[in-house]
Amino acid sequence: MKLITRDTDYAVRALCFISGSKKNRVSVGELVGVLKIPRPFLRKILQILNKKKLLKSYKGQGGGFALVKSHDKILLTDLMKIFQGPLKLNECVFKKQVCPNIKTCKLKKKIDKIEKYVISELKGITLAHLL
Amino acid sequence: MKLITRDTDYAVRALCFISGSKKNRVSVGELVGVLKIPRPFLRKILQILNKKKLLKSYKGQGGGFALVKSHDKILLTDLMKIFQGPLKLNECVFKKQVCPNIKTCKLKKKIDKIEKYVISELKGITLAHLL
DNA sequence: GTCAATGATACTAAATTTATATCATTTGTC
DNA sequence: GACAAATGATATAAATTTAGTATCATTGAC
Ligand code: SF4
Ligand code: SF4
Repeated sequence: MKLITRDTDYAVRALCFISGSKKNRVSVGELVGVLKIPRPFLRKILQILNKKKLLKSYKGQGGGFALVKSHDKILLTDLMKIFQGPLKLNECVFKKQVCPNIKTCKLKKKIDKIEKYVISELKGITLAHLL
Repeated sequence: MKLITRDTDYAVRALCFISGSKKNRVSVGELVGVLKIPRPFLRKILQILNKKKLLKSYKGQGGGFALVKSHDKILLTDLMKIFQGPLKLNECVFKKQVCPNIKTCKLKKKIDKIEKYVISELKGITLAHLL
C-alpha cells in the first residue's frame, strides 16, 4: 500500500537537487555525496530518466546530467509511470486473468472512486511543488 | 501501488458469501467451490479471521464459519489492517531508518494529504456496502 | 470410533523491489 | 594520441513481500 516506490522517491530527490543546483550539469558523484543514495542504483535511475527525456546526459570528463524541462513542467506522475508503471490502485487481474467479477464488483467501484481522486491529486504535483 | 492485497480481497469475497448464505455456517469446501480460491490459502485466511474475531469457527462434522457481527459492523479497514498492516501510503523508512528529510519533505506532505482522504473514504466502507 | 471439519504451524514458490557489478563508449585535458 | 573521468548498456544478485502448500493435531456430530 505504498504510493511511491523507492526509485521514484530517489528520482524526485535527484531531480530536486539538480533543479536547485547552480551548475548546469550535475554528476552522479555529486548526487551520491549529497543524497546518500547507493551509487549504482542512482546511476540506473538517472540513465532511465535520460532515456525518458527527463534529463539530458553529458558523457566524458566534466559530464553529468541536466534538466531538460523547467521544474514546473515535470510531473510527479511522469516519474511514477516510469518507475511504477500505470497509475492504478487495483488491477483486478490474478494470474494474468481478469477477475470475473469485475463488471459488478462493488469493491472495485469503491476503489475506482478513490483512485480517481488520488490520480487527480497526483497529477497536480510538479517538481516545482517539491522543492 | 495496490490498495488492497489478494488476501484482503479474498477475505472480502469470503465474508460476502458467508453473509449472503442462508446457512448459519459455511465450510471451506463450499467457499472453495464458489469462489475458486486455492483451498489452503483460503483456509489460512479464514483461520486468521477467526482469531481476529471476525468469524466464529465450528469444528467437527458439519462445521464451518459464521459471521460474528452484522455486515454493517465489519469494516473494510479492519480487513486491511489485519492482512496489510497499518493504513499508510508512505512509510518514509528505508532500511529501518526513518528518512532524515521527514520533517520538511514536501513530497511527504503531499502524500500525507492524499492519504488522509483515502483513509477517510476507506473507513466509510463496510461489508454491507460490498454485497 | 469414525470421519469430516477446523487449528496450528512450518515450509515453499513466485513476484517485486532494491540493489550491484562489469565492460563499453564518449569526451575534455594534457 | 594517451589518459582519465564521466555516462551507456546490460546482466546479475540480494532482499523483501506476496502468494500458496503441506502436514499433523484437535474437535465434535453421528
Ligand atoms: S473481486 Fe472485485 S476488487 Fe477483487 S479482483 Fe475481482 S473485481 Fe477486483
Ligand atoms: S524524501 Fe520525503 S517522501 Fe521520501 S522518504 Fe524522505 S520524507 Fe518520505
